Amino acid sequence: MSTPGRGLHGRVLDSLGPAITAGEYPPGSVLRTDELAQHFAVSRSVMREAVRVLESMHLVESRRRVGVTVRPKAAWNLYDPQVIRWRLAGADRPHQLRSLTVLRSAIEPVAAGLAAKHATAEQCAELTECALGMVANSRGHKLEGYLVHDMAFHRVILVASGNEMFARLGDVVAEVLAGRTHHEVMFEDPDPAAVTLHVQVAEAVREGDAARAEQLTREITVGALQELDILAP
Amino acid sequence: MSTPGRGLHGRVLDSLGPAITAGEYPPGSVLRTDELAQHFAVSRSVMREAVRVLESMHLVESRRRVGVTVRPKAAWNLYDPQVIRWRLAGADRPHQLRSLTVLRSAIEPVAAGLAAKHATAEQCAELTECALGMVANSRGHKLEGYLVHDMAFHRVILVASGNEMFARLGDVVAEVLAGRTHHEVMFEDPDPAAVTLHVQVAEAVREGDAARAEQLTREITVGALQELDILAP
DNA sequence: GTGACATATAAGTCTGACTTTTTGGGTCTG
DNA sequence: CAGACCCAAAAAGTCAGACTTATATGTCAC
Repeated sequence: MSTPGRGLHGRVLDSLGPAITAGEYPPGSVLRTDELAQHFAVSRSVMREAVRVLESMHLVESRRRVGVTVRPKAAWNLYDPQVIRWRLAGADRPHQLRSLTVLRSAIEPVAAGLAAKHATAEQCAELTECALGMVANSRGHKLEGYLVHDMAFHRVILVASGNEMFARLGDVVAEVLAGRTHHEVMFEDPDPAAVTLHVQVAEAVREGDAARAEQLTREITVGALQELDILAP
Repeated sequence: MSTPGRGLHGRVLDSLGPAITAGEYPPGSVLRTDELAQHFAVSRSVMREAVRVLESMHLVESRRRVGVTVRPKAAWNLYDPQVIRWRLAGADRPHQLRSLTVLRSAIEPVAAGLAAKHATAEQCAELTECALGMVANSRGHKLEGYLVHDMAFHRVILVASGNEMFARLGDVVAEVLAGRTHHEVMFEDPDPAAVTLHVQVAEAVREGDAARAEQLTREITVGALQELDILAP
């Protein structure tokens, strides 16, 4: 997927990051740079670079005379794509997927409303193309093809919103959608109602109908919440 | 505010980070580790650690035989609190503040709705206390006191939502609120209507009325958008 | 008990030598 | 002239070792 093993320090991170985010080292645990370097069979300089990165993600804190202490989850940079990936690969994947789906349900409707106002002709075309791709793959065990167009659809919406913060969530949404298809309960074929909603959102955006685009997208996200039994009855 | 100068590499970052996020080095610019180390009068190891951190924020990419190239803004980790702070300190502060306010307008109403369902008795008490604090500081040039309670109020809402992703936006919202008070147009005293809305949100959350909490918070964020002339007329 | 002081510890820093990857160019060949 | 191929330079990457600095903690006098 991303960039595995871009140097020695990267491989150390691929090992330490998931371990920490999985709670293998409980908050307050103290690690020593030297010991870690030995354990991973790398030099201290490499180990230090890895620790610096973990520190920039607020996963750990390095203090003199103390060592490298693991910080509580409340301090972690949960929006760091790397951290998201590590956590999605770990044990609390379901919990993580729920949090992100709720986040989606807040963001995407607003983004769709903005997209209806700001989308370029080109983006509208892309959107329609994605929706058609979803329709074409909505029947007959074509989950992978469906997923590709679904991810592209939502990414275009987020980018077309014109808000840089929304646009940056494209990767997160893609992860959630992929996670749902690959690891969670996903019925043989997608819900036809959901497919229709996507087509209608593309329409609404094309016509510049912000309120309708927002409302329709809200229905999509409500469906996503229901799939995970998040909505209270 | 945060942690200034936690070591040499930190001071290098405090200098390089703002420069890059300000666009001082346009995307594609190539930096050399050795030259940078000389320029900042630090050793290569320190410089390398700084570069690693910038790399983890996707601000730059380090490749052999090429150097450290600045990545386009679309790749940046815009949710990294450090990046947010750097950008808020730079030239495009107004633009940044707008993006974040739109983000707030999407998140906070949903968070308030969830808070109405999940808030503990203690959190309800905190919320009421914050609202009262806002009322007490709403008249007579007590902007600083008002700001403190305003920041606390929104932080409690985000945490009480029970969603970890929302909770992590507490710092961002605080930055936005502080920015509005300190650098942007802020009238002598806060809008009385906004103060009332906060009190009502606290009420709604206490009573577990999710729909009302969400709607009232939406009105608050609409006000914030209007202050920045974001809403189309 | 309290405060000043000594000490051990682990991170922080610097330096210099060496390795590895990559790219751009130059050369050879068809 | 085009394409394949090889070489050398360049820059990041890695390592080892010596030294510096901050600081938690224990000790001792008062």
